[in-house]
Amino acid sequence: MRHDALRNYERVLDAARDLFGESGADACMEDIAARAGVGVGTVYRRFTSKDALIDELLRLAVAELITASESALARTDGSGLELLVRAFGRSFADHAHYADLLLDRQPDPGVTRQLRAAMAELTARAVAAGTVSRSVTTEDVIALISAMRGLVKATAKDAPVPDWQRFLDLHLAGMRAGSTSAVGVGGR
Amino acid sequence: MRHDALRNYERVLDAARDLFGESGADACMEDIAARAGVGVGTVYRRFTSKDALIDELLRLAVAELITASESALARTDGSGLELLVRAFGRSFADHAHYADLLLDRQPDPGVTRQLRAAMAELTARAVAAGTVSRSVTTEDVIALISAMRGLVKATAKDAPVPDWQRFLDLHLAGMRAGSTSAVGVGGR
DNA sequence: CCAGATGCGGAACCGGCGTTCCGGTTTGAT
DNA sequence: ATCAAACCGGAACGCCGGTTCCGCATCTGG
Repeated sequence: MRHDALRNYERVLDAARDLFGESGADACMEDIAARAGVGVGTVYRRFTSKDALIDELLRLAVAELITASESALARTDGSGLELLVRAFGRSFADHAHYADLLLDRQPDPGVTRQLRAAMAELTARAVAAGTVSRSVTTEDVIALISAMRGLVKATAKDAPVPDWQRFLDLHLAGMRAGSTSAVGVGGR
Repeated sequence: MRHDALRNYERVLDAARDLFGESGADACMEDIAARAGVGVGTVYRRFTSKDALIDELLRLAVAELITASESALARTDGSGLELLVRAFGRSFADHAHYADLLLDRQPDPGVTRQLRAAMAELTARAVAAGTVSRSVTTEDVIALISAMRGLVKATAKDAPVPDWQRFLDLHLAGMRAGSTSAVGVGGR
């Protein structure tokens, strides 16, 4: 791949992030190309289709999460879970403007399985370490992550402040308290 | 309005909910008309445009929430807040499949103000009644509602079970515990 | 500096969708 | 039963956006 080609490749990716963020999935290829300062033909040489372009954005975003899950697993005490959950929050915030687009497609099933397994392991460790209540399940953690997504999306428009952190603190308090207070115990 | 016209009006609304749920904003008017068992012309006689059709769906969904907020305000003890929050959860679940479509536009600002005011009042009452910790703000409640939206959306696809209720219980536990445990106190 | 390869731009094509329009049909009051 | 008003269906129009194609420009190894 030639040097200028690589340069354009990255410009297209950036432009796509911008425009998908502004207009959602309705952003059109011509506009993306224009924003990147190239012609549409150039975009199509790197990405088979509009779908492929979006898939690439998803792949890149998910790769960061994989990395985060690995460094969370490196911790042997119970703190890895919170680390990973915060990494999700940060990722959502980073890609807030166009995250819907990505979440509406499902990533590589292998990757999904890997992240899910990491969360299960980290949850088990957190429970064992007493960082969260015994009644907390992997599903609860997944629910929390999904919920943070909704929050970040809703506040991304008008609030530049990461409200999700306060929200997360509050929810974690609930997870800790769960052991003593009367939280519904039946999983699912 | 003739009787058959009213019948068709409602059929179109139902069909729109179905198709927007299946295909999102990409659902096309022709398909909606077909699902409703009418011609496109009929759809356009009732709704100026596709946008107007979506706006009507939004108006109807929000109307239910207004009603819920009123009956929540009717309670004089601190229980109204939880009631309203649960009403939001139920509404999201009811309209889960096409809720994105609605949330991406802003409803009548007057309505937004009314709901916000109701939440502020209910939060104040809940704090006064000790139902939630002193540190809980109206913003926290709004954040919770936004978060539930994300959760319902994520689970609507594969889980018919209302996971959001368990999630809500957990978060409410955190809100109650907030007074004693060290939850960040600075608002926003 | 040259040649071949690689990359580029944007006009043109095509399918799809929102919207309009009008001739025929249904309704319901008299 | 009759008629005017209201309503209906779906073909046709115009626009928009994804994708393709090909002649030209730009890079790089020798």
